[in-house]
Amino acid sequence: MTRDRATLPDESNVSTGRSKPPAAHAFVDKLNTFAPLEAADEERLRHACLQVRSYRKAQDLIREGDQPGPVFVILEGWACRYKILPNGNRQIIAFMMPGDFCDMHVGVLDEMDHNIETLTAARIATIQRPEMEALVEASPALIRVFWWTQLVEAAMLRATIVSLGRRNSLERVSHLLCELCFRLRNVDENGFDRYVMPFSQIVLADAVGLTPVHVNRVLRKLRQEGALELGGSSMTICNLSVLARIAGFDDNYLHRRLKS
Amino acid sequence: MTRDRATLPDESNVSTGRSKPPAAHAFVDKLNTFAPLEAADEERLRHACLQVRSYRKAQDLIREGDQPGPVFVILEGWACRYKILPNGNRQIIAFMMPGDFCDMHVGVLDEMDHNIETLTAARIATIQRPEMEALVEASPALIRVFWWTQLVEAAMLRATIVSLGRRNSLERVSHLLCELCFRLRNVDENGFDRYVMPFSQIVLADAVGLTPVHVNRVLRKLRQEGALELGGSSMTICNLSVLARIAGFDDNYLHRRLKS
DNA sequence: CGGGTGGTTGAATGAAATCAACTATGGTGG
DNA sequence: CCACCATAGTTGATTTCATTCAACCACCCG
Repeated sequence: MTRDRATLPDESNVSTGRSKPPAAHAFVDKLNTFAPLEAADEERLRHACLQVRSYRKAQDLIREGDQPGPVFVILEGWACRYKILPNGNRQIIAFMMPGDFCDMHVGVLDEMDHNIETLTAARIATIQRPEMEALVEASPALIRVFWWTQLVEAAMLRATIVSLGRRNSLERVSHLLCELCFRLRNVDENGFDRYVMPFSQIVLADAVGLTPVHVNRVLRKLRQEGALELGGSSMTICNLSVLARIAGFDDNYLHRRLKS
Repeated sequence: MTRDRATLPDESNVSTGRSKPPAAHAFVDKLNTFAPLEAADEERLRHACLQVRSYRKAQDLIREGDQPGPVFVILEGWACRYKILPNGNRQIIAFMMPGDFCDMHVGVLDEMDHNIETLTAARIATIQRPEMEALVEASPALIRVFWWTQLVEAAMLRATIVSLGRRNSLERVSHLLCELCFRLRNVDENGFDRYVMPFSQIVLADAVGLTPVHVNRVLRKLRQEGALELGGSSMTICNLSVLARIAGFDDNYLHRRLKS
């Protein structure tokens, strides 16, 4: 539960979900799934994401107290938002995967109130503030799309609150894994039967507010139910419907359709 | 923990925090605290909030599955967002008090993923979508202000996640009460020494993810510490610093200053 | 080969839930 | 006006779930 800040060598270069061609512009896929973008807007977006940086596993993107920086767009790999409590405990607040925009409008704030770090090796595009403003000025469709992104993010936070507040450990873990699987569908078109989660049980524990020991026991039970497989240092969901049943999962909050 | 949907007669017409003059436009106070608005914008805002409705206690404003409606601006009274789980448990996701805007941009979504209901009798202004768009078109300052509102709302959700995930019952209750007190400061200028919380222990329990019984015990302890007083059907925070110490409260996430 | 990290398991402990009374209060209807 | 009922708060006893503590394993990497 306590954690060290050292940036570890990236021993595992786990790729997301299932490997797909170059996957370089997952975010366009994602945005297209709910509101088709015109070619021009799509091009604008791609163009804005040309400045790419590679990160190792467990590297900070931004830390609490920092001035808000550019908008990040995850191209490959996973990251997470988290906070550390005075006693050293940490709580992971949200996961970010390919196709996710983050901190769309934090520019107006004085400083960050949480940290973001990579969970795997990652390639992440940065869009500077002025460029961002140019984007939204150029296209009302993009404004809508960005709003949608923000709103879904807020909805996921609310769902997390419900989980942490009122679900037991088994439901909690199941619900989180379900959400991650559903989100992978937005950007990963092949094979909806198996989803690999590129993080440790410790990370999972920090996300669901349990101890790693207990998460381990929960996972054992889920494995016995046939919901997932635990291979070495990663877990693979192989039966999403079992998971969904246990969690009582309803994907409405992911808002995969816009108002028609 | 299970709840009934009946709209009770509003026996208690508790007013917020401390009574203040007509309090009719708390939201302007609030927005002004962090980013002074020009007179013209202030007037635009006031004008947009002329359509006001009164609600009784425990009335729904909007329910899960509904089409997103207008933007709500709370003028008097409190409300909350919540979700009900299949087993009947409910989790309160956020509290809303005078000065709060809600659901700024939900217009783009297909349907609501949670409910909102009043916790006390309330007066609430509605701003229709077109009017909202006119507002942001008229003034860039208002856009900024609305973004700020959204960002702070998200930050509060994140803080809630941290609380539910990694704080024990005593810290959790204390942290929530702290947040509510600090938020009251934005809109309630007189007397920062006592804050009355206009909701039952049951409501508090649904917000912090505990049972009413246990919340009761926690409150007893807080009372013994001199942090609050339990009078009849409401509690009054009378020593915020004790509460803040117990919770390890840091108000940075409320972002009461904008980037200068 | 040794050390570090992550995973696994068992046993003891602890925090919060559950169950069950009982009180206080306010509202309602006779 | 009082009897009754519903809701909220309070307290104690018991149970359940998750934590803590303590090993131990497996693996990768230097």
